[in-house]
Order: sequence, then C-alpha cells, then structure tokens
Amino acid sequence: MTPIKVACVEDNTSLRKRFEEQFEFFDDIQLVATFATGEAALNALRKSAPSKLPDIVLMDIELPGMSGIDTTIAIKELFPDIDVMMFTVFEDELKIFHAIQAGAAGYLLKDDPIEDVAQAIRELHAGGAPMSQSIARTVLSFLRTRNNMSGKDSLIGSVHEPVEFDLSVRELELLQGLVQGETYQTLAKKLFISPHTVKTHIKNIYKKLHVHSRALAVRVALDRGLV
Amino acid sequence: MTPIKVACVEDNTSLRKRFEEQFEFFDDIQLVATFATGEAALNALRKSAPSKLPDIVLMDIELPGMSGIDTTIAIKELFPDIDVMMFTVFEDELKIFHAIQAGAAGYLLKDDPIEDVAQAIRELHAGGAPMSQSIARTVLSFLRTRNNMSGKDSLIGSVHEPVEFDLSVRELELLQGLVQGETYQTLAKKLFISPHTVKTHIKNIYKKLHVHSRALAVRVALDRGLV
DNA sequence: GCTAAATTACCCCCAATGGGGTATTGAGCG
DNA sequence: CGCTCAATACCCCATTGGGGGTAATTTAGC
Repeated sequence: MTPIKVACVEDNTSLRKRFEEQFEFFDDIQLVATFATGEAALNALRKSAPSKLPDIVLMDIELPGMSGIDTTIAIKELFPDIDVMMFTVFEDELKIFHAIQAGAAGYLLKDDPIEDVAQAIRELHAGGAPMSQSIARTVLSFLRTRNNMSGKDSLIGSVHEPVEFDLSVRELELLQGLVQGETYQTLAKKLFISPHTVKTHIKNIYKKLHVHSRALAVRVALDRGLV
Repeated sequence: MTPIKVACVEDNTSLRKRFEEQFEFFDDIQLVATFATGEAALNALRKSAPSKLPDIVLMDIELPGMSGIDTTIAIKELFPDIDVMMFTVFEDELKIFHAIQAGAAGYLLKDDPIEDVAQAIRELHAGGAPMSQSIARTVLSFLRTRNNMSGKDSLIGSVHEPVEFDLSVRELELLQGLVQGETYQTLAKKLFISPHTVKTHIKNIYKKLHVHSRALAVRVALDRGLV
C-alpha cells in the first residue's frame, strides 16, 4: 500500500521540524518535502517528475512573499490533482473564503494534534474535505447567503443574516463613538447621558450586530459601512 | 449539565422506534419528541412553551406531505435558535443544496451508527456543522462554482505590504487576532504562548500604531489593510 | 561570536468592558 | 387612551484590558 505523499509549505521553522519528526510515526503518510516559502514550493514542484509529486500539500496561509492563497492558486493551475490542505492560526472567514476559492479542500488549525492532522490527510486523500466544525458552519453560511447576494458585498456582512441591522439613530451615533475608540465614560460625557445608558445602548448594538466584543463591532461597522 | 433536547421528524416507524430505544443510553442527549410528518412537528412546536422547545431537530428530507426541506424552512423562520440536522438516504447534491438553503446545519446518513449520530448532535449543539466528508467536498464545490459565476477578479488582487508601521510577523499575527475579536486568553491558547506575552505584544502594537485601545487598533488595521 | 531585535514571561495597579437583569418616561400610532 | 418602542438609568458580578515596568532567552544578521 503506497503511502500518501505529503509536502509542507510552512515558514515557521519549529513547526516544519515538528512535522518532520512526527510524520515519521505513520506508515501510510510520507512527508516528502518541506518548504519555507511558496516560491520555493512552486519551483520544486515544477522541477519534479510527475511520479514524485506529492498527493497533498499542507499550506500555511500566512507566508512571506507569495501568500499561501496565491501559492494554492498556482498549484491548482499547474497540478490539478494535488490536493491542498490549508493551515491557519485563526479561522478568519475572509481567508477561509479566499482559500476555498483558490482551490483548497481541507482546513486545519495549527494547534491540531498530529493524529488529527494525519486523519485529515487521509480524509482529504479519500476525496473528503476535512475541516473543523466552526469552519464547516462558516462555509454553510457562505453558501446560504452568497446565493441570495447581489452586487457588491462584504464577506463579513455576508456571514451575518442578510437583513439590515436596523440600528436606531442613537445606536449609530454610539457605534460611531466605538469606532473612534471612545469609552463608556467619554461617550457619556460627549452625549450628555449616563455611562449606564451608553452601556445599555452598546449591549443592544452588539445584539443587533451579532457580536460580543468591541473589536468585532468596529469591524462590522467599518466593513458594512455603518459609520 | 442539562441534556441536549432533540426532536425527531421521521416517517419510518421502525427508525423512529430505534431512536427512541437507542437514545436512552445517552446522559447528555434527550429525545423529547418524535413526529411522523412535518405538519405534526410544526403544530407541536408552535404549541410548545419556549422552555420545552428542542435544541435540535433531526429531520428526514423525504417526508409525506410537507417535505423535510419545507419543514426546515418553517422551523428556522419560527424558531431561529433551533438547529436542524438533516437525515437522508443518499447524498443527493440537489437535496443537500436545498437543505443548506433551508437553513439546515448538519447532515447525516440514515445508516450512520447511533454513536456517530450522538456525536454529530453534540457537534451541532456546540456550533459546528457536522457532515460527511463527501458532503463537505460537495459544499466546497458549490461555493467555489457559484462564486466564480459572480466574478473571480476580486480573488486575485489586493496585496498589502504592512511595512508602514514596521510590525513584526508575530505582531501582525496578533493584530490579526485582535481584528478577529480574540482575547488575551484565546490568543495565548492558539499561539501556545502566555497571556502575558500576548499582552506585551499588544502593548507594542498599540505603540507602533499610535493607539490606546483595541477599537482603534482594529480600525487602523482595517483602514490600512494590515491584515 | 557579537549584537540588536524579536519573543517570551512576569508583576502591580487600576480602569474598562460584557452580560445578566429591572425599571421609568416620552413619543408616535392606531 | 392604551400599546409599543426608543431612550434613559441603574445594579450586580465576572472578566478583560491598558499602562507602568523588569528581565531572560532566542533568532537573525553581520
């Protein structure tokens, strides 16, 4: 039974080393090459004999120089039979979306245990699309809302229910304040209301934007052009 | 720990019976109702007190009368917090697609072992989207195909070099996390570093971006295309 | 091998935030 | 006139965040 040939594109030296060490324990998976950059990987693949190409490439999304996404695009163009598994630290919806568009068919988090990585490789090789549950959920949301979308859109917005947030005038005013980095205290002062009032408004804003932190509220506000 | 309340809509009598028998073995999952038709399920849900609504509905796609898909649409409209797990005999791509559009977030095959069903229920309840590998692959193809029709140019393009603030690779990584709404704790966990370390990095980031709050850091990051 | 930068880690103090809730008032509308 | 919604205000509790700092280790470049 021939082992699954895997190449790895990862700029983090210790993570590359970790893979090299840990994959040795698997009979059915063989780490045939590792690269620190997308350019290096493409150059090596171009020079490879077809029989020596990997079946799967583990691709870090964040790479110096050519991004993991651009590298994935190039690999899928040049070697359509190679499957690409994306590695990422965060489940950034924008990047996941771009990775899907680029042709990646698997997604892993960098802190997944090696056994899970190996299993995901097997699933990918068998024609599956391994991904975490939260990525799966995100993907379904993409599919659900993309289909109803028209014209110019934002990926962040499309993740949410495709209805207006229905923020009141006052709420938009306070959201504007959040985006400008104001605190409860400073907003209260500027609007001549109690900090308690500010807080209640912000709670309601969070609920309407479906977020639980200021950072995300700011992000939605900017991305959706609410302020 | 309250068990996950599950209802089942399944016209096949022996399968309903099998669920009733087999779910009794789980401590964390409680089968609270079974229905043979979509109409019966909707009627019962409408009459339920909010506290007695199920968390999850297992929905057969093929039902007499109102289809599983139509029932899912109605359930998601009336009870947006209820998650729907689709049951099907075959992985019919068209039905899967319609089920996704209807709002289902989980997919199972009728011959999946009960332990897999239970695990899928837990994953769904935890915010995931359990599905088989082949369904996952199909979903990605849907997403990839449909978005290509809407315009591919946006994919291959914007590359920002974040040299303006001279942030290190690690700092950019952490800034990415801020933009994603992560906390010190969650960032520390994901990056295998101490929360103290995260905090120090974030302090340095604030200094380089000339800001004093997360909201502003997020704003600068997005405005300047740093992440 | 040396040096600087990056990365890591820790501590203290205080402020700010988030989520749970309740409650009153005024404006607009049917 | 009663109802609904927005705006306002308050409370409790727990958690997170910001700014002040120090310090050791690692890495990369020369």
